[in-house]
Amino acid sequence: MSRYNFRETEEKWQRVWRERRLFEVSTKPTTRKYYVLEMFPYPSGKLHVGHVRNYTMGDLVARYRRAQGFNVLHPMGWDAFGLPAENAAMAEKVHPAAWTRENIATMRAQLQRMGFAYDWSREIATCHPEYYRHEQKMFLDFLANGLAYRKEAWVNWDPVENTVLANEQVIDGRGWRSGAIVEKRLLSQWFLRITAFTDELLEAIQRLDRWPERVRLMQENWIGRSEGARVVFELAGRDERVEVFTTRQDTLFGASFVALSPNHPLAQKLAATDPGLAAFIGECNRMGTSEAVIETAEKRGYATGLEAIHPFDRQRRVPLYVANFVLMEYGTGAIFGCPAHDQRDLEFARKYGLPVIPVVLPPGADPAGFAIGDEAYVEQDGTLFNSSFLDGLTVAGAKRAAGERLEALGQGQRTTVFRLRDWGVSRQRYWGCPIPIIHCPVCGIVPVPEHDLPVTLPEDVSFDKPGNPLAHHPSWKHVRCPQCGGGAERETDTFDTFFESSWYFLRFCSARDSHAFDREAVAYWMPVDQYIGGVEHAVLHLLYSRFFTRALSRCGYLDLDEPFAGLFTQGMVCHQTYRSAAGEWLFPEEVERDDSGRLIGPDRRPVVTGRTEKMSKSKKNVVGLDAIVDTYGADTARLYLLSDSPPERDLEWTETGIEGAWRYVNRLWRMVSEPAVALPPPGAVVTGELAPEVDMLRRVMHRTVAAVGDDLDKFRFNRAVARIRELTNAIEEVPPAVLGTGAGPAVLREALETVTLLVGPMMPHLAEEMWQVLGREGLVAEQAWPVADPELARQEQVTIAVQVNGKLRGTLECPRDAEQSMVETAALQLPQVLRWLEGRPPRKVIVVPNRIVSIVA
RNA sequence: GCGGACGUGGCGAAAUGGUAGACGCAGCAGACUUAAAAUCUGCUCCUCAGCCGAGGGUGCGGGUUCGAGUCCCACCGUCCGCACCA
Repeated sequence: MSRYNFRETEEKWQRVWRERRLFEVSTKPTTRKYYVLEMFPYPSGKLHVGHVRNYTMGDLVARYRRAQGFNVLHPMGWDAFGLPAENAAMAEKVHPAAWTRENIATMRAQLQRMGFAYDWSREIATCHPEYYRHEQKMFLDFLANGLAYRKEAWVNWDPVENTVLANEQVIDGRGWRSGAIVEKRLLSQWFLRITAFTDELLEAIQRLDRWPERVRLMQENWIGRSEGARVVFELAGRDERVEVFTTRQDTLFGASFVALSPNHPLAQKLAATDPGLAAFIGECNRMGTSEAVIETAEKRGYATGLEAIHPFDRQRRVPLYVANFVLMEYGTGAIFGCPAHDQRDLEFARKYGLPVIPVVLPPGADPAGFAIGDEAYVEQDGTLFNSSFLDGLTVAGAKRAAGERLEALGQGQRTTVFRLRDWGVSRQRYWGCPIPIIHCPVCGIVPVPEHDLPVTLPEDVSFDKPGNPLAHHPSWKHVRCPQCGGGAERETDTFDTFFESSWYFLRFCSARDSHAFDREAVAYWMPVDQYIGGVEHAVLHLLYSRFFTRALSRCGYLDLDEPFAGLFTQGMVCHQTYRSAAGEWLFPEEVERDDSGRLIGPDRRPVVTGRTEKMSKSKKNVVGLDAIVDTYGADTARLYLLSDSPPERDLEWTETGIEGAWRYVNRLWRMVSEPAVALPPPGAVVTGELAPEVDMLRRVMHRTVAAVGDDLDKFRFNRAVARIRELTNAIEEVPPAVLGTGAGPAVLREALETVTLLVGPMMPHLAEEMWQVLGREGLVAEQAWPVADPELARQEQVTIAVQVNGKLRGTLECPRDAEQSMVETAALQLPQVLRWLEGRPPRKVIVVPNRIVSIVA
């Protein structure tokens, strides 16, 4: 019995595909296009099996759509800028560029060994100046169109590393690498005006009907629209006024304080003459930003001694505080506190002895007896009281009336605010795209002239000192001002790496163009028909890309708003974790079973098994891709990644699972290389009467074709695999004695060729080899997708279930679409049915054609 | 706290409101083999029963329906996202 030689086979067909440049595509305006894209990887080192699940899915889609006749664009590239390269530079003394280059070479080879149908002629790496020069130009165009600007912003500052940290780099209030407590600092940073598109970005989510519902929800929540009002509080005895934002203008008569964020300009101003306040603000800014800190932090305030005048009643005064729980980044950075109807305000009021005035009476409550205890009444259900002209109104009515009154008095206006903030793109990092700006002491901020682009990174940098290597490079930043010719300095910040990934999908449309992209190519290929990636990018990358596409359109690059028509978010690949007796993480291959079946580590001592978690280097629960491809081949790995779990759910990688996939690969191989009966030559036509078993096989085959197509369309890959396995089971269940007679061999050939075509997108190398062994010309990769004949897919004989009082009592074999009355009569004569009816006539009989007969006794 | 998803055999799972457990993993028994591997065959939701069969079963409790894993209500649990958002 021959075993499938995947090593030779996979190399052979990869060579054939490459030599024929099969997957290199060009724009063909007359052909239907299909753009499949998997989120491009960061070249972090070596791939493990968990990394390739989404590429396997993308490749399946690409090959399936090709077979359906689409002109398919399926490119691959590298999101090549980022921190790990700098960390490696520090730890291993390698240059980030060299480290990145080597990783790309390794990972490219790994992807090629998997046999993915990429158009490698379009490969890009974002760290290449030929890529990032275009985004420097884009940035300058954004600047000219008011979509990029510089402002002071509060950032997470790591005082040891001298750099800004992204929110996700702050863990428990400390820098993720230095361990230093992160501070809030005011810094000048570049921002992209994503908020110019807030309404559009929010509204267009509704039309992204091929996106997962939860991603759309996450984006909606992130943009976070809330309707309310800005309300002006004048300060007694001073010229200043405080503007607050509220969604509860209806509760203004319950106001008992006004609070400013510690970073509010007025708070800063007051602190200049109030050392106590200055100290309080300093404390607030040193407080961490992590969830844990926030959750445990107690609400604290500092009474400024000033008083705010109530906008509806100039006689009423409320104290002005600076409070640690008021965010500068949201609304106006100031709030009014209504303790009766907001839990935070209530805690604050109790702590500082402020009055709690209920103004919304819950339905059915007694106005005389209603009081607030430990819990604020936050439901927006009830009627207003204690509220002058708002008394008796509903919450909604009071919001409207209060808003109108504020506007009439000039004390505020109704407005909508969003949680979404502009995108800060400055990073104090070396391994990123330089921001093409020159700071001139005379002319100020001067864009680098277009003919001087790209601004490239200097190669001779040192990572010995903390902070940004670009900033302490001896010469790089010193330049002449393009405007006045005087001495000036380059901007030493680089872009956030989300900048590169916000337009790479456009670059793929014409990857070698001297412009960022060719308009016609983009018009042809975009939008991406099917985008595939992890849900961890549900907000940031996907939102930035949606914004970028709009911003580029506004700057005249494009005529497009949504880049991704279809999105699929795949689940993670998980694996059991192991620790040695000493508590160290162990790689799965370090764990083995001893004679008594216990799991033991390299030290021969028992291993502690932990929970099954996402594969990650830190926990060592990774299975290397090379090892799997060496042992089982790419097709086996691909099959396993597609077959065991629904694609959107997590997949648990197990040794037995991959073994099972390997068995099936060999089974398929044996079916075609040693067929049960001798096959007729290719092209044999099925004619004449078929034996019932053979006829059945043919019908199963057509049904399988229909079902697999449907499953692939709907991303139910695990089901598609199960269907194909059912078909192979059906083939093997026909006794050879029957299969060898009449048209049997021709039907077998038909079935084997069909299986070959169906597994083509999943196991492309095996499919090519099967095709060849079956004596067929050409490549599976060039064959059309099989089409089911509805006549032949139809079931002629159906099994109908018979229920009595809702319980299954028997089944009935009937011809398809049999007369209902006949089915009913037959059902009522079943012995089991007669027994349950006990001679009485049925009260009711329901016949669902071809499905079920339900009898009510 | 807010928002969302999910809960089915020993395990991964499948099931347009219509025979729950397809397909696979694991296990058991058998065949082939000197033996092992590979391969093949059969069995495997639970309880009672020699067999025929009967009863129960999709996290828990109700409801709608001839019929509910699927729809509705309430609860329990797990996971994910956001979160001092005014």
